Amino acid sequence: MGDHGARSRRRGDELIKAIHDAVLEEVVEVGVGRLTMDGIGRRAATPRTTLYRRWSDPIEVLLDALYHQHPVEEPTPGAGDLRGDLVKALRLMVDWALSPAGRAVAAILTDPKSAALMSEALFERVFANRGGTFTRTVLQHYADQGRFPAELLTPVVADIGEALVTKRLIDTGAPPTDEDLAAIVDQAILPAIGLGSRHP
Amino acid sequence: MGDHGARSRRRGDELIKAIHDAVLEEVVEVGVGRLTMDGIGRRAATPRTTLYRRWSDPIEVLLDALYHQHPVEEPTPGAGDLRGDLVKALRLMVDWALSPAGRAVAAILTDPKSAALMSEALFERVFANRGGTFTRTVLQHYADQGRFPAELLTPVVADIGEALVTKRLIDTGAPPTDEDLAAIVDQAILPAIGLGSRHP
DNA sequence: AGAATTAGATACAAAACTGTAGCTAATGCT
DNA sequence: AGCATTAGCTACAGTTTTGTATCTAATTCT
Repeated sequence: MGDHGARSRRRGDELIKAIHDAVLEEVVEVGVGRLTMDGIGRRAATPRTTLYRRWSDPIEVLLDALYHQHPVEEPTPGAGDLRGDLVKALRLMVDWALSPAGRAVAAILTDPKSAALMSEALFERVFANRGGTFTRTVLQHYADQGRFPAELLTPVVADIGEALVTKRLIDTGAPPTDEDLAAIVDQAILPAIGLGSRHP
Repeated sequence: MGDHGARSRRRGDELIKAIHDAVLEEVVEVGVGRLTMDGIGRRAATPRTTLYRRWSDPIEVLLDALYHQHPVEEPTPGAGDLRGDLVKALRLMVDWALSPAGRAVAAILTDPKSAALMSEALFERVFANRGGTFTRTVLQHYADQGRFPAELLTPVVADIGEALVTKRLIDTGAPPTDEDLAAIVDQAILPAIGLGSRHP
């Protein structure tokens, strides 16, 4: 027989996974506004017609891909090392932000069309779990243990670490080193919860 | 005569200003990736051909518009009211971020194509002066006056306010109230420079 | 083995955008 | 008043993207 295809034909979840991966790569490369069914299809090595069977436009594909991303690893506070745990939490956040999914989320947030289409459900999934939970988890743990006054753990304080990491990523583009993250912890987070720069 | 035009014909700076305004409105509405010469021209009520006489593609128009924006108002530290001056500085920042120019900058930063074309000069102009200077100016002023130890005014500390405002704008989309800004000052900035939540 | 799904390959007409060209006429300058 | 500049208008061919339709054939299910 012809054997012109060589690779076996993908179906169902396998194919969908390939398309999801493709759209995330594509958006990082060309931006949300220049996403096309054609471009996604080309990258996933599938014809456009296959895409139209499931989604009605490129942004739907993108939002669907994000919705089905694996959840990010949660920070797990360790053996009493508040400072170290905070640095680790921020490191997790950096890893996510630099992943295709993280970059795609950044692109979506500043794109009028996709931002408008972003469902409540996706926003929850992407945000409540990623945007601001990394250090909050750790801080809550140690506040519960009485390491610092729980009333100091306000929404503002819970956001300090993520906010500074985000700003640094925007400003420099380069991934922060562990020293950078430690500086954020020592100079901004710990003072806000009443622990001086010397870590106990 | 025909009088079919009614409005007098625009030339030079007047026309360019109209085009700059148009591209900023357009990018807020459709996003960077969907900018077109056609769309900009339509909004500025000028034919595409006029645009091509000066710029080679929509992103050039956008970058040029940003380059010619009026600089943002600088915070001017007042009569010893550190806390109040910080709130005012953040208010200035919010105003800028919500302006067409501010939104356009956000859009550009997450767009691969335009980010690549952003010149050193424009980056300086847009960033060094806007991205992170609002609270730094105020803090520097009071550090010089000895109101707090100057060595606490690190790059991280100078970014806290802007970072938290940015995150809030991203998360909620809504403009922060003065109370929100005060919370940022009291709970994050002041502790970082060694001044407890009670303002002196 | 046979039936039902569903991916892959074309093809195609409609729309949008591009870049260029050529003409007309309003504006500013001397 | 006359000249140079430049905005506004129209046209057009080429490209990209869009949706849809149609057919073939690989895979899965019973």
